[in-house]
Amino acid sequence: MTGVPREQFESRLRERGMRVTSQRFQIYSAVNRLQHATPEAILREVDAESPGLTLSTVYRALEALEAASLVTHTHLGHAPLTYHAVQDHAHIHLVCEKCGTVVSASVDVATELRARIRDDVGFDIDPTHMAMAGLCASCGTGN
Amino acid sequence: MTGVPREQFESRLRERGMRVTSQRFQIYSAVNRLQHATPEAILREVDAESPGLTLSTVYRALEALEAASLVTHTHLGHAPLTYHAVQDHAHIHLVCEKCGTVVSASVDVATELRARIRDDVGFDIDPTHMAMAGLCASCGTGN
DNA sequence: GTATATGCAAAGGGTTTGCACGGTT
DNA sequence: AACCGTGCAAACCCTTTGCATATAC
Repeated sequence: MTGVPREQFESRLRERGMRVTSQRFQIYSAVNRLQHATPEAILREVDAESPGLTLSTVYRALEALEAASLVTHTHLGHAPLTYHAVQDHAHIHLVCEKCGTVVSASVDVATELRARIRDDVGFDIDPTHMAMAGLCASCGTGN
Repeated sequence: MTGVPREQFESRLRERGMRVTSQRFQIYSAVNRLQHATPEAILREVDAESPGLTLSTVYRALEALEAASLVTHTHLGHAPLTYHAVQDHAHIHLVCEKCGTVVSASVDVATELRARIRDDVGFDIDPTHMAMAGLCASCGTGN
C-alpha cells in the first residue's frame, strides 16, 4: 500500500545498469511519502520501520535515484537539500526569509519570466531547482 | 582611489551603535571591488595588501555590514554565499547548472512574476536573494 | 563469480562560536 | 574606563570519501 510504482522504479535503475536494493526502494518510498524530504528526514523515516540504514547510504542512494530520473532535489537556501519524486516536482518553492515556511506555487506562474529571460539573456531557467526567497503572506503584512 | 563612500560607511555603522574598524572598511572595500565576493575571496583580497585578517572576522564583519544595510548576500546554490554592495545589487543571478557560469539579468524581468505570485499565493518574492538555476546560452544549445 | 551497494568511520568544505586580548568610543 | 571587535582554535552542520564486507546480478 505504498502507492509507489515499483515497476518503473526497477526498470529505470536496471536500464542504467544499477542495482535494485531494498534500501533504495525504502528511500524512494520515503521520498514519495515526505513533503520536503531532507536526507536526515529520510533516514529517520526509513530507520523508524527497519533500523540499520546509514546517512551515507541515503546520500548515495539519492544520487543513484537522481541519475535514474526517479527523484530531483531543490535548493532551499541555507537549509539542507530537499528531495522530491520527479512526478511531484512540478512546483516552485517559496521560502519565507522570516519564518522559514515553504510555500508552493505552480510552475505556470514563471512561464513568462522564463521566456523573457531566454529572449533577453539566452538563459533557460529551471524555476523548480532553486527556491525563491521572500516574505510569506503573514510575515509580509507586519504580523 | 577606492570609490567607496566612506561617510555613508561610517554613519550607517554608527547609527546602529556599531564600531568603525579598519577591518570592516577593508572588507567593505573588497566587496565593492569584487564581482561575486565569497568570504574566502574577500579574505584573500584583503590579506594580499594587509595580512593578518581572519576568516571568522570576515564572517562577523559581513554580518555587521549586512545589518547596517551596506551589503547583501545571494545564495548561488551549492557554492558559498556571495556578497554585494547594496547599491550594486539590483540584479538577478542566473547560475548555469552545467558550467557554473553566473550571468546577471535585470530585476525588471521579474516584475510580472512577482506580482503574479503576490496575487496567487500572497507571497512577496525577492528575486535577487536566491539565484535561479538553468542552462546558459552555450550549454543550452548542445555545446 | 564479479561488480556494485552498503556500513562504518574518518575527512572534507563552509560557517559559527568561546574566550582572552586589543581597539574604538 | 567600558564595551565591542578581533584573532585564534575548536566546534558545528551538511556532505563526501575510503575501505572492508555483503548483496545483486
